[in-house]
Amino acid sequence: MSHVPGLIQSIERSSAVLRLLAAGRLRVKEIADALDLPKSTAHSILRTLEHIGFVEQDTQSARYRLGRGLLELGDGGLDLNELRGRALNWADALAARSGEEVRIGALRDDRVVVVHHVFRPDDSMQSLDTGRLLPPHATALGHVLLAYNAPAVEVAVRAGLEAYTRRTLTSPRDLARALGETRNRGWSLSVEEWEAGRGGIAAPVRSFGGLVVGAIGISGPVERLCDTRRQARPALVDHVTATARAVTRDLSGPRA
Amino acid sequence: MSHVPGLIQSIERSSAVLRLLAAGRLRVKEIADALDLPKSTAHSILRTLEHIGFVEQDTQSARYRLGRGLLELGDGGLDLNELRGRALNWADALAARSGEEVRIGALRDDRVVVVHHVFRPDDSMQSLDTGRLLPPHATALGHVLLAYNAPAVEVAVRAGLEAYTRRTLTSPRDLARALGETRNRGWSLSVEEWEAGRGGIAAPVRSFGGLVVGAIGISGPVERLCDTRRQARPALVDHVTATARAVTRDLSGPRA
DNA sequence: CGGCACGTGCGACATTGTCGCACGCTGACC
DNA sequence: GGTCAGCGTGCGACAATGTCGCACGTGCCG
Repeated sequence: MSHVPGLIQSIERSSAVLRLLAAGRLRVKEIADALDLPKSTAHSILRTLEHIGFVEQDTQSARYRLGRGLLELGDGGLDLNELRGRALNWADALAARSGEEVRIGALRDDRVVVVHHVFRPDDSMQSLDTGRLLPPHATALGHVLLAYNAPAVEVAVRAGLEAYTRRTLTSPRDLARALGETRNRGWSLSVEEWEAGRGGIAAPVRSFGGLVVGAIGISGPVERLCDTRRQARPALVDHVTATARAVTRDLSGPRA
Repeated sequence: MSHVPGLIQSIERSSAVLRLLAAGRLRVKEIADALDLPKSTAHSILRTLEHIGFVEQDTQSARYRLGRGLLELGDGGLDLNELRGRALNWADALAARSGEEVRIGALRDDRVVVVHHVFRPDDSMQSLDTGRLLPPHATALGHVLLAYNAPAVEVAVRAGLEAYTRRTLTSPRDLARALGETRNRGWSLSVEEWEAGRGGIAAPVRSFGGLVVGAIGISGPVERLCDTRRQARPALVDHVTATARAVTRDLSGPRA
């Protein structure tokens, strides 16, 4: 079939599927016939579109229809409950392995909202942070979330980069450089930007297609997170990034 | 990156792009960074999404935003003016080569609307059909449009398959079989289903991803369209299908 | 006026999507 | 109630396809 080179065939086809489904509920065969595709190919496209929530399948008639994900494009996107649900188990394991407290965060408006919090194993003198709002520019979680979300950076900068300690990044340029490093490494390190003597290590949690929807990280005294040269301890970084990948896999896996 | 096998990567990625753009206008670089993709890949996805109308590019800032095509999923889709515009030149050439009158049609509600009409070269005693509504189940144009649009078939059947001649297909089963043949061949032949002594040959005009958006065909006396065994003359079929492919290519090409 | 960073395009490679085939299953017709 | 046709689904091999590195031209900022 005539196909314009330089354009991605499967995306064109999926848009055709969506336009077809806009007209009404259809069976796999009908879609395949309408687009002159083998059943397998049409089914593969439908499976993918279903996975990302753009189409849904009627459990009774086996017909496909447009999904809620299309409408949510105007809204927020993934809801936070799902993120928390998927991350629960992994967060406990991370706390056990790293020996530090664990937080899971997501971006809401211009703040980092803590959707889950696990205490440090051997220390019960901590306050539950779940639901609390943190400043994106001064925390490891925030750095990760900002690094993969350009509009949020603008908002944060316009809101003013408030200084909490001497090391808080208050200049837009410093912040941009830190976010660039974060992207390059795939994880963030924040040292005494929020509270003196404390720091954090965090990594991104991704959804379909690599979209960053949250962050997971540990926090604790600088001397436990870093070596004498203020570099993050590799073992801890590995634990954090491995956990983030695990949650990502979980999130991209079986649909709720 | 962790990627679930059996699902189509590029579609997942494009949905991530759309979700990102839902948050605000973004530059290519920002999207690439957010999804950890090379600029080229992000640009390729964006180019495709722009082509199908799901995203648009701000001519000034070069930023990308969500396009109107997403909203039009609820509407009709391609508007008929564009179809007519693209088909104009080709229709004249088809009339010249085939020596018959040419019609271009599209489906509106449960009827075939004639969006363009070219008279037969050597015969001026004809009425202009542009804008007229034809029955889908009794015309070559209609057969093509129904063959690739299952919901429309249901509607047509429910509306009742009115008989215009002795050969009109009035049984849902006969109609379904005729549509199946049409799909297999890629073109339709209608003989005396609408007017005695006359018939038509038509082929589908497709848009992005193979979606059928219209049909183009010729009509005339049966003895000129068919041989003695009432089979369509191959030369005429070639002219019609070649023209349909040309319009398809034109439609998938430069965006208005 | 120089330098940087961005959007864009091309080409080669290797990954990826496509397609043919087969399995169970449901529903219809006899 | 039995049989058969048609559907949705899944797997595997192949080749077409999407991806990625690189380079060009351009506009903005310094």
